[in-house]
Amino acid sequence: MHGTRGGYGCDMRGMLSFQIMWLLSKKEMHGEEIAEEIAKRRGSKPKAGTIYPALKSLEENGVITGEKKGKTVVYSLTSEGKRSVKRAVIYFCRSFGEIFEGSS
Amino acid sequence: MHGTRGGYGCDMRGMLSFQIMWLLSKKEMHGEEIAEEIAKRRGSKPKAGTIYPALKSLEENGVITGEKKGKTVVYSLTSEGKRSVKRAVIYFCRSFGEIFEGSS
DNA sequence: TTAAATATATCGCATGTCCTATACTTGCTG
DNA sequence: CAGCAAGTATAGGACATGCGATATATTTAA
Repeated sequence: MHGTRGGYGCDMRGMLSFQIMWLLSKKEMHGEEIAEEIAKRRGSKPKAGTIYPALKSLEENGVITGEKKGKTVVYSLTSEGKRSVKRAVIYFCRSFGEIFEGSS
Repeated sequence: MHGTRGGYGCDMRGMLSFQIMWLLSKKEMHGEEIAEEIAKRRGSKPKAGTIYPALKSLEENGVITGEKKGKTVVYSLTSEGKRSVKRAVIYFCRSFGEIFEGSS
């Protein structure tokens, strides 16, 4: 039916590429690892068809790079990516910070 | 070009309908007022072509109702909407909470 | 009354984010 | 070598979120 509303009444999609950048600002990771970190937080793991297009888009945008290491591709932030994620975090906190404040 | 990345390297769209529900959980408001509250937080005001379809979608979903009062249509959460927004806030904080923690 | 501002609403377009399904590569094991 | 599993990748579909443009009704100002 209207699949994307899981009992929340509203669409809770979004901010995937931002969350990926934020995770990579903590530690470099390969695709599957990133998906599992997101699963820990959101409760469900993004599928391959979700995560790899997002990584490709970020790479094309010059904020992450993927380095092939044997079986896996390890992604990390570029120096531009490091600057970008700082700005993104500021924007994110200004936009949604009080939602978090009010529920601790 | 790739319009939606404003120097953040990633797409910062998303969570509009959630943010609307959250705002309405504080105070009932009409469309323009909601747009201005979002502008205060995000830095730019969502246009009419963004905000009204979102309100319509939330109304169709049964989580908000719009009541015509003179010039404006005042929106408020339905009782289902009030329950939904609580669940949505929990999901949101579990998904993104640590991003706020690390930047206070 | 006419004009301007405010509020609501819709259309078309682009793109990100989700999914399922399919397929390829690599490394390991039998 | 053959087969399997893990990881990577793309195609195609659905939908929310953005925009600009356009339109209408109502209120306020000139």
